[in-house]
Amino acid sequence: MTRAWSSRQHAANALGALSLVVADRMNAAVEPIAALGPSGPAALAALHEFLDGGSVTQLSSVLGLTHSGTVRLVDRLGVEGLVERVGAQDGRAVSVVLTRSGRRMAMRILQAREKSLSSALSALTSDEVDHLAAALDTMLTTITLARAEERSAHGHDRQQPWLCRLCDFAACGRREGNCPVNNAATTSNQSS
Amino acid sequence: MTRAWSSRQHAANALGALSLVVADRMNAAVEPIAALGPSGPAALAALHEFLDGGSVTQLSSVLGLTHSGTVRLVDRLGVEGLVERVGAQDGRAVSVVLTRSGRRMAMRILQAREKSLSSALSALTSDEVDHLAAALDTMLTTITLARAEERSAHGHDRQQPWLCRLCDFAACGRREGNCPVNNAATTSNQSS
DNA sequence: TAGTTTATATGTGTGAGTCACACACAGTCT
DNA sequence: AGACTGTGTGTGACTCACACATATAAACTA
Repeated sequence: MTRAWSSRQHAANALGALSLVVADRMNAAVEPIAALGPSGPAALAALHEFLDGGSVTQLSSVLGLTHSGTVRLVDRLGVEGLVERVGAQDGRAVSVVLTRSGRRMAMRILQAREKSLSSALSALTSDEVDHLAAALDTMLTTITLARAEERSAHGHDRQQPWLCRLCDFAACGRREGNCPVNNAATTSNQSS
Repeated sequence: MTRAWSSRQHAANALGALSLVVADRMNAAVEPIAALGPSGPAALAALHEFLDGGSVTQLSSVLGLTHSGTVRLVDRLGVEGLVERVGAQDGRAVSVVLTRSGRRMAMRILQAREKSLSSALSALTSDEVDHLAAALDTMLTTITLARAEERSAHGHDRQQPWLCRLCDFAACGRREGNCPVNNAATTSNQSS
């Protein structure tokens, strides 16, 4: 009993350590590709994956930034020639659209992310990877549900950044219904 | 073959997503405890766990900050009454020491971290947790070795923040030799 | 005693945010 | 049609946690 508890504790601690390093390394791999701020890569990835032509507001809620912060970010991206603002059907809205080089950079970002991630898995056998993937999916489901609960409980005062920022939708298998986050979110409530 | 590849890719993507959320949630759980900056909690945890009475320089290398940045951080912590500067034997050095309330806050931080982490594991069975822990340890070993290599290759120009910041040494089992990071670091080279 | 190294501290600047506000357009209600 | 409210974007002023360059002080070296 006490044995099981301490083993869970060790797992929790290792999970914390690993998450921190992996996230650090991901950001470190991804940030210097462009000299944008911390949320720059996430913005490009989001636009590339599913938000191309989206509004500034949509982008802000994906990134967990203020609206004005997102405006500044889009300004920076625009100066670098990575995105363009084009008028939307809605007269007040603005469509943020990736340029050619913006899209190329987004792909480079996803590629760098994938490289940094798969290097962490390199020492695992196929079986171990499969077990790990199952556990990761379970945890992602747990967390997605917990977030949905927090959001409805705590009111919307606390703005949560998007869970899947930087995700590669092809790899996650969203189309095929293999994305645990998407599944948990849709069965429980709405989009994450 | 292509099957195995795509499964590895899915695992990598899920690992990225999970790491990001877990790290986010950890920081979110830990930051509001004190109104310190991003590196405040890590500083307190490090001091509490193994660096009490350490110098500003040591702290700076643990946190991956500049020296001056660390000086300002210690200033902030001092104003809040969480740490004190006392003179060391070495006349130019300064010993950064936790106060009573600083130590209490460090413990609250570790506690909040543990809570946020173990909630992610809640849906896993004991067996799954054990398998997961093994995989996590393997990955931590891989990454630790990779970091050591990068460091010796790339020169010391790139300052790496400490891998185990926010770790709970009791939970990780460093004393008993169960900490993969410590083991990998010591067998390969030096401290992480 | 002078010169170098190591450690801390300070002045100045910057980049990415926030907050408060202003403006533009859209849909609705008399 | 005109007024009212909600939604979306942009701007000015400010904050805050850093980095960079430099100053100062103590310790080692010769």
